[in-house]
Amino acid sequence: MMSAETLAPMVAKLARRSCLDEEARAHLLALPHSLRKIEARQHIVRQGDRARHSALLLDGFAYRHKIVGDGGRQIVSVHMKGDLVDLQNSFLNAADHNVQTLTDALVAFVPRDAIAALAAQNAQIGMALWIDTLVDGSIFREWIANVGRRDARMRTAHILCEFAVRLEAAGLSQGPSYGLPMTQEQLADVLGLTPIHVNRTLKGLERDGLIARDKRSLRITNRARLAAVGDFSDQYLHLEKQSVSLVAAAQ
Amino acid sequence: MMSAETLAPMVAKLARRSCLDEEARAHLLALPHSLRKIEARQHIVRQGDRARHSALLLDGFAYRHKIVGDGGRQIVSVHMKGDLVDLQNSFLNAADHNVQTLTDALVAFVPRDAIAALAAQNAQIGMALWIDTLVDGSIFREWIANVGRRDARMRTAHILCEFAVRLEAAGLSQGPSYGLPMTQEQLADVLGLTPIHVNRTLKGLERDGLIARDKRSLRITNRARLAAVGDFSDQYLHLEKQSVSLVAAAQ
DNA sequence: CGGGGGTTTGAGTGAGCTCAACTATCGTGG
DNA sequence: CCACGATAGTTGAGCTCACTCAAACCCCCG
Repeated sequence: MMSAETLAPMVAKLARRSCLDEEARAHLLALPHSLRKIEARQHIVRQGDRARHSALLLDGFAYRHKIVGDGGRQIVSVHMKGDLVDLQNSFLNAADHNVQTLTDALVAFVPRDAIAALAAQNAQIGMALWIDTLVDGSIFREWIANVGRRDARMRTAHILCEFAVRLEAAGLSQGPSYGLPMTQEQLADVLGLTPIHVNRTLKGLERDGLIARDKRSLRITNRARLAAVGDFSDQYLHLEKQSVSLVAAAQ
Repeated sequence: MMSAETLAPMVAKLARRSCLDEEARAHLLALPHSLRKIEARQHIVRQGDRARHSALLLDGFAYRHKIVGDGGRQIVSVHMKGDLVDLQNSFLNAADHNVQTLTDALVAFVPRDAIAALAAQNAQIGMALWIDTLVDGSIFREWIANVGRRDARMRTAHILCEFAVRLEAAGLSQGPSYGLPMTQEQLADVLGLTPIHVNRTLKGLERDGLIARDKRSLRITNRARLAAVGDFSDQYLHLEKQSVSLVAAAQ
């Protein structure tokens, strides 16, 4: 249940952006947790929950979404291996949105207080978690701009580029093709469009040779042009290592 | 330049959501900083900047925005007294968006490393800053849903409610009326609409007796109905005190 | 009293929506 | 192995919400 390496994907993700020495890594790997295999389409957190645990996604895909007054659903983020999917829901009093699996998934539930204690005690870990939250915010901002100010074609191209880059960064892409584990309806809820319009938009991108589709898997055939169409730059993903000095912190 | 109480609005804001004892408050107030008065419509941070300082808004209003490929602008957040307007831009390598004043403003620039050091050294402060970032994220998510899945009328009503609640929380509202220091064009860039449509939408809300307008000041005449129209609940603002236990942290 | 930023109004257009039907794919049980 | 149902994707036709373009209008300020 708690083998030494279970949480490795999460550590790997944090270590991509922040400096974590051996001690910090060991502490993270030693976090108490319970593992659960969760089937596709199941809820991990429901809006209003007062969770005492944070969910870490160790394998599979998940997404977070909100339901608005007239029944519409908006997906606000999509998560993959290694992601901390609901720090916010456990550190803020009540969950302000839902978290649900997209595919079968392996999830570790870590007591919130254990994370808080570790962050307080080890500056590298505190900073790494904070930076992870900041990057989350950066992606949210890009999505606001995407949904607010780009038309359907740009918007779709943009999100496809984002997924491609993030899958690569997470070491999940096998070549240029990736199986996006999402239905067109779910993609529509990411993009703030209707599934019908997403369908037509994807066909448009395919007709123009930017992507190829086969059943439910999708391949980007012209990355540069897709990025141009989608006004995509990976800057907002902050993939490189961040250079916050913690030397001063040791004062 | 660095009187003991200059940074008080920021401390007040953090203390609204997190527990800060006297020591923590004193540390925060003692942060080194330089003050600048900045006129309306001036940039505080430009996309791409590599800032070594974080901006704290001590007085006035500011907003963050992104420019998309075809020239459109999307405002991703609006800030008021006490807000930490660009932690992200200074802790992540390069600014992924712009920060600009809406009105004349008083801004304190605090060296990033001083904040990092303080967060590392004092667990309450580290947690308070992290929670502030998490709440930021929560608001971003709501905006994604707002822009993605609500029509113009709901969307506008929703944002007007958010502003009213946040102004109150910041102690800035004098009665039920508030002067929104924003042009309809800026509001349009918040909402992902055109200024013309914002104008018509506001008139619609006014006609229905939900708001009243006089010149550039705006008054909510029926808060309950406006909230209903805008599908607004203040849950996502997480205004109450968060209850993360740091006792364990002292272990 | 003239100019400029912001607001208001009108008329026509179009991107993306709704409704509805049809097709393809896949898993399951007979 | 086929029939069936369920889920997802595709296509067409018509509509509407929000956009564009264009022209006042208003108010503040110099």
